[in-house]
Amino acid sequence: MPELPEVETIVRGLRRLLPGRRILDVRLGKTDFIDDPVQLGESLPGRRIESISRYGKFIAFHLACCASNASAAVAEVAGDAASDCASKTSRVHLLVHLGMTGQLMVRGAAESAPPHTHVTFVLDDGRELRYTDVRRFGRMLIVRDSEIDAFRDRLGVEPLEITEVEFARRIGGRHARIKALLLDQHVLRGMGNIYVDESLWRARIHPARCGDALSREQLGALRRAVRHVLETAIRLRGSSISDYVDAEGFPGRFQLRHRVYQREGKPCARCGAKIRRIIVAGRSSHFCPQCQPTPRAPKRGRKNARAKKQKR
DNA sequence: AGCTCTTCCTGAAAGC
DNA sequence: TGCTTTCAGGAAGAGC
Repeated sequence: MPELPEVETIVRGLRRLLPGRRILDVRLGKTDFIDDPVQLGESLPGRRIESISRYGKFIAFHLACCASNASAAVAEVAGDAASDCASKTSRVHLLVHLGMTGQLMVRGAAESAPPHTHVTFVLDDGRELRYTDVRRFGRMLIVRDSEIDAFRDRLGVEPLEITEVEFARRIGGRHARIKALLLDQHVLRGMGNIYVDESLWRARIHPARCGDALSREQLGALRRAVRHVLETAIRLRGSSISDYVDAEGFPGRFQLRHRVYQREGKPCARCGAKIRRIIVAGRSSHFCPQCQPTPRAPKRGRKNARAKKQKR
């Protein structure tokens, strides 16, 4: 399941392979994960890939306009704003979210495409950029140049860039479980189940703790843990659990460093206690019952257990 | 505001 | 052996 480190690894791979290439054609298979398949098919051919970036778990392909100056001028005089994308007189951005099982790979056109290949971008150098997604939990959409900043800003803050003050405000100021907050892409963008569990273990915080119940020290430790876990995972090119491979088809190695994720019943690397798995915020959550103590007020008896939580 | 449940989808694994 | 059921999970939406 691609999260921030996997997506970052894929983006770095794609950056070596794609900028400067022109998209000649788009071939579509199943399209129920594409916001507007017709627009996707019509507005991309002819465009050149300028650059590639990452917004949380989204991969953003920045595509140049492809009209000549003359025809661009004609289109502008015609005031054809509605078909702005299709007329190709301005940049657009192709955004790809890999969901659970999405893969983007650059392959020679002669190589046969794997099953569940739903979008093929034919490139001008005899290769193809292929999107494969078994479960189709991914998403693909075109965003106009005038709307890309707003799209990005609707997402949360990059966890590798967030300041201590901003982290305390976004996490410490919320009365929701820390697990839910870290998974919420409008709070921080890019964290998923693996890296949330690993970060909480490292910071010794139970996943069911509330954001506003954390001390300043704990918030600081959590921010550092998130950074450390993500940076280490990027260095090891992500975690390969089931079918993740990067843009060149290679698996990552961070799964070898997992301390809690999918290690239920195995000993904690710090204290030896057995790792447990519970459901928090609807997600399976792995933690060490000894290093990450259960929050004080259990869900059951919330009658008069609230008065205490003001202190910190 | 935040929680839980449901939906989408498929293949792997468990259960019978 | 072979069929059926369960489960996993990112994100959005409904309902409480």
